[in-house]
Amino acid sequence: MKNQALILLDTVERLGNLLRVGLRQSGIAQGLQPIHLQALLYLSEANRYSNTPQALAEYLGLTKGTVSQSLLLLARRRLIARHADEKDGRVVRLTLTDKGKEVLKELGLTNAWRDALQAASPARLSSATKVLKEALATLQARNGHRSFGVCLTCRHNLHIGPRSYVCGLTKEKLSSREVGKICREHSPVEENAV
Amino acid sequence: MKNQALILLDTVERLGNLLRVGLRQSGIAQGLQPIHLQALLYLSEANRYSNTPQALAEYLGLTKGTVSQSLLLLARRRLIARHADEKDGRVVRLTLTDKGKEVLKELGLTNAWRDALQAASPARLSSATKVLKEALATLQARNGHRSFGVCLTCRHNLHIGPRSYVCGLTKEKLSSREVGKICREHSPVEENAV
DNA sequence: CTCGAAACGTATCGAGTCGAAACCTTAAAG
DNA sequence: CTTTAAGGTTTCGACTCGATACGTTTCGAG
Repeated sequence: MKNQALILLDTVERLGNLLRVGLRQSGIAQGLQPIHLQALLYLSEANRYSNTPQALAEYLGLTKGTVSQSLLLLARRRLIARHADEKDGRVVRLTLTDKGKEVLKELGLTNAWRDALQAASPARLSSATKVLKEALATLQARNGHRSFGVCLTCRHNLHIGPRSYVCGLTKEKLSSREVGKICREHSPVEENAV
Repeated sequence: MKNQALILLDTVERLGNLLRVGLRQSGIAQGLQPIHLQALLYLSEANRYSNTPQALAEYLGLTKGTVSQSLLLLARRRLIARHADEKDGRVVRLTLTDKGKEVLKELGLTNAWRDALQAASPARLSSATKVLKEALATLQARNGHRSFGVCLTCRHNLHIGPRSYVCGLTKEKLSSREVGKICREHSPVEENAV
């Protein structure tokens, strides 16, 4: 009999594969590969500290050279824009163009998933999410990967008042919209209690 | 605030991506791509109805032409063997060579996952698995994909005695070892009751 | 029995991914 | 001011991947 953890692994691998195939299928109309859609999705969620080629490479687990190639294509298609950073001449800031946002919206990548889970109760979804997040955090830590969570779950984030936040790392104020975005410097809060 | 289902989707996508990156990392020493390891893993689990290029293509969600290329490489490296089917001259049977089995064993692909989940209780793992399997089945059905489950969970499988099984589709006897393998013709049993 | 359609597999082509390595520019450190 | 490091780009070769065309074998209809 197979270990319970391995059955879950099989299921997650299968789902991951299916999602990737779905991504490929979705991108065909636009002539985009899965990695391109993943990059667009990331940039639509990345905060101002994390919208760079290097951060994207870390997020995707690829080398910077590889990512540079894919970004070249996205820029050629006018789906993203590149701007030099004002303070640091080495870094490039990546933003979605209106066309890029439009493409993401039209694809509606989450519809099928939402439908597939509409029968499940929120409590069970929440429980499953918790298990997987633990596994994810452990695997990321073990392999030296960053967690790329949102500021709201980051221990650097300081909630100094109603709708008023400050990042303890950069000492900068963050809007209530921005604390829901993904950050490269994210470090999860310790959760010793269950 | 984000939908609970979407948070789970994010987590699964992230995990799927991480597993893929891990697969890539694992294969580097052997000069193998993720898809090669996936093919080897599939063949190590496929039953006698499912060890063909066509079945593998359906399992991976790729075209047969693409899979044919990857199989060429695996055969060149002597990780798989191809044999013509005795009854049907069109089909090719794929089997892992001893070297292929050895490579899989040495990689130990499941160790990290097992460690990451050792703290979780079997009950919670089981609950999470159930949610994800429902989502997987729904997505597969919706996209016209096969489920590729094991005979033990297939409605064609007949348990006619202690350690004695027959596939209702092919009318052939199956060993108790074989009913734990993956089948292309798998069709899940109906589960109306929870 | 023969002809045609369907199924399984292979070969070829072009666009793109991907890591490795070399390289450039800017920033930081001494 | 020199060295070192960091962010990005470029180039190279092996490989993926879909599309398409092709060859073989099987099966069914007349």
